[in-house]
Amino acid sequence: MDTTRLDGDVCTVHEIDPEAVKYAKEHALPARNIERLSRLFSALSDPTRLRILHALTISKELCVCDLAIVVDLSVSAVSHQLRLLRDRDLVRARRDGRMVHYSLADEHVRHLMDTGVVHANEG
Amino acid sequence: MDTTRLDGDVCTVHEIDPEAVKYAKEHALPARNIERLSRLFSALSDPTRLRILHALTISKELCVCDLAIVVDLSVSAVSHQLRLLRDRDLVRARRDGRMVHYSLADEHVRHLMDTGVVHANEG
DNA sequence: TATCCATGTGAGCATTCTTTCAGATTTGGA
DNA sequence: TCCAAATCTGAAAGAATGCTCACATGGATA
Repeated sequence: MDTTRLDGDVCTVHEIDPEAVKYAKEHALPARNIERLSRLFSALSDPTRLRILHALTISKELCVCDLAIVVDLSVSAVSHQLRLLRDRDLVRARRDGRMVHYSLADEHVRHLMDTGVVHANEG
Repeated sequence: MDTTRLDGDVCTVHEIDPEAVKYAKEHALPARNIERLSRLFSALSDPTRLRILHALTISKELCVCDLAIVVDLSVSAVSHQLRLLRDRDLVRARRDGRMVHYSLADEHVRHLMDTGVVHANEG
């Protein structure tokens, strides 16, 4: 694994603070963790999905149709987003007849949103 | 503000659970909060930015050039991302001569990342 | 079986994002 | 002043994203 880039847009000679660079490189998160983190935060980065998740934090369970009404979007749009949230393990689906009820997968999601809210409302 | 959509892709008749829908709508987060949350998580949703932020959690301060080496991308790419992180108040810049040292804006960022890591590594 | 209804899915379009490239800006020093 | 170094910036290409539309699927009921 090479550490220096070949093209000309990088520090011309070498690092400014080799110690810090070395330390940061050695303690960097593994690619897989970065990937997981990225996918998690990506799932939380869309207004529609945030509204869906928030609705599920206050109403324990909601079907696709009701969620569509709450967020005021087409059922199809909501279904697409729910699939993404399901794939990322943020929500869980419970089938009941021809309806599917969605709920938060676990308390981590709620905690993440709460933490985010705290940060976002301090600027 | 009307609550029912006019096109044909929504629940044909009316809500399945009107109580839950009403409750979720009344307690929905204001648009401004959703917007802020979305922008915050968006900032955390990109692998490059996550690696930059993580580097800053372990090395208190790093200049653009060193950050570029750590994440193995062009200085320009890193500079673009740093601008975004600065605009979103996730990092802070300190000028020192012709160099600019970046650091985390506050402890919230670290906490958010930690929370994310915990969640992401439990699947 | 036939039909309806809630949900799931694929294609397509418009928009946004991330990076590269080329060049501008700012600072320090000869 | 003049140049080099570190950073910033705008434009543009390629990828990714979110929605709509049309249709498929699966379960309930007649």
